Amino acid sequence: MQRVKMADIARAAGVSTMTVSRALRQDGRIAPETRRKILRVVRELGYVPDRIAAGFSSRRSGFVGVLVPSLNNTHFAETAAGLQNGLHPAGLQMLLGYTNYQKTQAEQLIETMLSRRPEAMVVTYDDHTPRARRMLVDAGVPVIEIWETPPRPIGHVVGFSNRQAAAAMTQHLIDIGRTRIGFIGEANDAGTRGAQRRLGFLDALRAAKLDASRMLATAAPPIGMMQGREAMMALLQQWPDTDAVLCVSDPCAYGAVSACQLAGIPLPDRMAIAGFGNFEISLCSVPAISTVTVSGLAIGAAAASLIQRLLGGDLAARDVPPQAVFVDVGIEIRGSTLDTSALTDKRGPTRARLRDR
Amino acid sequence: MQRVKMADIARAAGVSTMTVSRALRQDGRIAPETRRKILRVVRELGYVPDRIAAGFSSRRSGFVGVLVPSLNNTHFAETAAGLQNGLHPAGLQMLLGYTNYQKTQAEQLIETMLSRRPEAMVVTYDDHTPRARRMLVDAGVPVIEIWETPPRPIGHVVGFSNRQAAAAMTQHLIDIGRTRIGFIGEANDAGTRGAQRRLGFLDALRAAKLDASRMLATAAPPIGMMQGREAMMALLQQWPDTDAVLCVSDPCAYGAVSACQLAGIPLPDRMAIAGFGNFEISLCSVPAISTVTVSGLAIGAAAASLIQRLLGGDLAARDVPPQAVFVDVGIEIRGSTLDTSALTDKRGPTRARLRDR
DNA sequence: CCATTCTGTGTTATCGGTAACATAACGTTA
DNA sequence: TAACGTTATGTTACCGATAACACAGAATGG
Repeated sequence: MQRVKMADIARAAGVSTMTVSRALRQDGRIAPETRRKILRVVRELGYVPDRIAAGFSSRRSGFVGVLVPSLNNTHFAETAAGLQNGLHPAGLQMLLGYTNYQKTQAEQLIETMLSRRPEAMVVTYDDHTPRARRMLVDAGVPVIEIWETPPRPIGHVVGFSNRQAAAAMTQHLIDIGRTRIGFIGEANDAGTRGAQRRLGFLDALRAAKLDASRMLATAAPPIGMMQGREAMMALLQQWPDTDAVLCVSDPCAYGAVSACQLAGIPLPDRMAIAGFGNFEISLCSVPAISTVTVSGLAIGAAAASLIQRLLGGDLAARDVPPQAVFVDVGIEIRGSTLDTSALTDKRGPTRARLRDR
Repeated sequence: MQRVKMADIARAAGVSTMTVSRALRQDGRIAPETRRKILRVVRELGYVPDRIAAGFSSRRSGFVGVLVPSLNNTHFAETAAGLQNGLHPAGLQMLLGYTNYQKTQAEQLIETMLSRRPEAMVVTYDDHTPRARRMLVDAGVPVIEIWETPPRPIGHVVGFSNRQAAAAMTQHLIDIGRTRIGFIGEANDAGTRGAQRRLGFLDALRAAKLDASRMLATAAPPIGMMQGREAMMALLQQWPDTDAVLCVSDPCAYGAVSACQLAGIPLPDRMAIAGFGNFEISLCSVPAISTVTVSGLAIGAAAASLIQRLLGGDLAARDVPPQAVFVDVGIEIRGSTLDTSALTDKRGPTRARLRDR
């Protein structure tokens, strides 16, 4: 049983394949009646055009390669969703791969993806291997790095400064009167977003001339809730007088909250805890956890719209200078970091906007 | 600047393109020395084979289409991870799409994917539209439904019975002496996994001749923590004497736990809460939440290995009778449903295995 | 009323690989 | 040593669509 192909449609409709091709792409000029006839035959025979052959012929694969560290993470899942939403209507399909936070796997995936001749590549910022970087550059297609603003971008950028955002959140902890502030982060975080957040934390502490020694690295990324809990316990043991902690992510922060709950340490009175990423858990935790809000959906959508702009203009597009799109980041203050120093009123959650750059 | 193609390699190495093709695929017999020479040229010129052209020619796209309802869900993220892990080494690439729990979107995505001529399709069980179903059948490639055992399978199946698993968990609630048991589920759940879990809940209650009226439907899937919290509050208002609740998923269950926390209802003494899925939060919650454990990774891996088997045997494979692979499901008992009726010892978490079918 | 543009459609070549078959050089066996 | 199999490589013909060009007939304009 052979699959229906365009030639079959052409024969059945009494036209040439070229006419069928045009009818299906609302491309050139086609007599409305001819198109109707062709579309009817297409429906009757259940014809699905072969995009592989089409791409091969037109030298436009219709693919966009997307690389994320993990799928099991709201941030990247939302980013992928935003990308799919933006790309699908434009006839582009996402080729999604996850690296599991491993550079060698990223390198392999980049090669696999490039062998599909994508029209653009979207990669989550990370220190790529030299070979990976070279492949991306040599691919001759737009490359978009997301989720950070790299010091040495490969091409375009859609992101924000994790460092600045973490510094702003740390400043908030300082503002509510905390002075013995710790940080729970990831081990081996060189070149990652987590490292940028750690640096932002240190920036703020140093600017305030506070002690910056309460740093705890748990495991290699990604770290989860249980790592956050264990780290918090270790931190409490080593520095029992700690009065605030910034965590590299919300799940980690929730783990820290649960550690306090188990240890009978009241939040936010004796301990303030802040996270990063506005995951669902930070809102539903009791108390709710203050967090840095970034929209993965927005990043994905911005990347998708940038891609459309880059691929849209038939020519010249190749030499658009690298764009940098900055997405909004916010500091969401919740119950876990309420100001109890004044001991006046328990204000509800307030919201501060941090404009990036 | 033209991209390097196989003919360039052939010319540079002084052989024919066919020889290059063979050398790159460790296909037929090639003199070791010739291969070495070719591979060297490939490296020097940074050649990346065009899989689109290759697939076009060999009529093997190397794609496997995968459809999940959502990426932002541990279950499906892990499934995708398991699939990628299993497929990548076999030279297959996953084309991932998410439907956002919408049948029309699923239908569109199926068409998009089929236009890439995948060698197999993996779809998360859901009542598909008739057209979607027909397209899948007509595609002439293996179709694998995952995450349930459908009443009327399209082709192969890798899953388990959500209904039986939910019934087993409900039985556990009965076993610890609860009699006024509620269920928090999703609205408009026709044909979904959530509905199967609801039915399993009812099965167990009816078998035990218990009242089965405490049913609450919140919103359309997917429902999250906050919906769980609100539903729990509503349930407490409507049936204040409820002593146990089964939730359609862990995030929802955590929301219910948080509601109790806010309302000052002690767990598990006055209220037992159980979830589904073994999400991270169920382990880290205080108290930890009893849950049904299913490994998305295992389902993805099983599907990948089934695909390899189906595509491996050069011929005959087309007519393998539909396979049904059942994955293990477990009931993990944790602090949220400890048996307090005996009031003897506080046992640590125990683990019961539920063999499916 | 003829030259010119515009419409709608067809023809041909091709995209970059691979399947299938062909072939040359060599070793092996009767 | 002739016949034959083996091994390494080359030749040819596609896979299913589209780009680029060709072209007939209708519409338009001076």
